[in-house]
Amino acid sequence: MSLRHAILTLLERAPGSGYDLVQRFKAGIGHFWNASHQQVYQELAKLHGEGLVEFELERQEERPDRKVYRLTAAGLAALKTWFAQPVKPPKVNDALLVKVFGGHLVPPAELRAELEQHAALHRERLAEYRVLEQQFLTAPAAEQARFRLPYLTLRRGLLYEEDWLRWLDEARAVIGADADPTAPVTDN
Amino acid sequence: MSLRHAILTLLERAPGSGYDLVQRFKAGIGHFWNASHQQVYQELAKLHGEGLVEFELERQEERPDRKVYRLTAAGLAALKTWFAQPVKPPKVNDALLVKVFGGHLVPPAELRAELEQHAALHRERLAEYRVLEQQFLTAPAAEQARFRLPYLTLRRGLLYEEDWLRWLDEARAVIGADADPTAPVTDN
DNA sequence: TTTCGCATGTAATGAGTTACATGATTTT
DNA sequence: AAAATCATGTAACTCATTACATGCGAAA
Repeated sequence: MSLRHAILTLLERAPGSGYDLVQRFKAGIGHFWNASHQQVYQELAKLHGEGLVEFELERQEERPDRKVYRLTAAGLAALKTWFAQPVKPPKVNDALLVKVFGGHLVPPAELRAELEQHAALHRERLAEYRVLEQQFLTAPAAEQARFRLPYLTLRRGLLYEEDWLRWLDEARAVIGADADPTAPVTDN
Repeated sequence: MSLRHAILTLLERAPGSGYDLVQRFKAGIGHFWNASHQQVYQELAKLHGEGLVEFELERQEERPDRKVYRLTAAGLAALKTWFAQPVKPPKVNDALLVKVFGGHLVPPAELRAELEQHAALHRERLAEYRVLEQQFLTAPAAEQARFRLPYLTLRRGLLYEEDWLRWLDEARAVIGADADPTAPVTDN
């Protein structure tokens, strides 16, 4: 029941089309909320049906028209109601850790390789977040004030990626230390 | 498509009933995989239908009977096949960060209070994990060898909780520094 | 006497993924 | 010539949550 509130929150900050929202989910707040275009378009249709958002059709030549959504008064009220309710920490389901847990079923070299791939991904994301952080830190004070809270969520993303990399170092040390790396390990 | 593999992984380590598995999800590996009893019982039924697990009925007097599941050869094969495929990092959807992002719509005192509640929860979990860690670190070497990989996943849980607490400190500093804490902030 | 633990399930609903669908413009 | 970007959607399916359902024994 929170995708709708994530959408309302984004629209409160600035109106936008479904496509815009998907971009913001991907680039802007992807470290704490993700939604596919299929989800977004369907949720927008529902929200419109419930009168929580409205849109203006922006006609474009040589490109498909855009429906630019914004909050209605009812939408803002619904959002504030949700903001007043406590939320639960998200449920974590991480397949990589399942693999590590049962890692004796995989040749160590394979496991190491997969951990290395994840490390590369986390390093990549960390680099992106650092660019965004620099943009914030070098912005004029007025801008910084406006982005104080979004910046906090970026900090969460930064710490998260750094933390994963720390753990991946530990994991490499443990799994790398595994016996003879050329020997087969499972009787597969 | 991974709940089944999480279940197979747990059963590979040790046979158990649906109830047992739920306990293990709650206590043992809850920091990286979660499943409710409804999910577990249904998935076990499916896995049984596909011949990946089998069970023995354990009759009990004065208590409901237990179906003790274990992997079949086909189940182990399916698990190994899955282990050979790369996995994606989990999608994160964290409502708390949506709230922080749009935090200007909440009175700062309320936001601070909610962050404090989450901090308490993370401190609690961290304390639990530290107890488990001590159990591991003081166990005989043979035990440590057996739990080398599960311990690594516990380390992930520990770092995760510590990392959240670090961020919550940052957040408290930013949101606590907010103007006059007695003044209303939204025109709700 | 009410709640907790043991032990199993079904049904309805909501959330999320994968696949299908269209069509022009710009970049590689 | 193929792939990516812009822009919107529908349909089928799987995954997850909430609610409903039962029943005994032990502890608070």
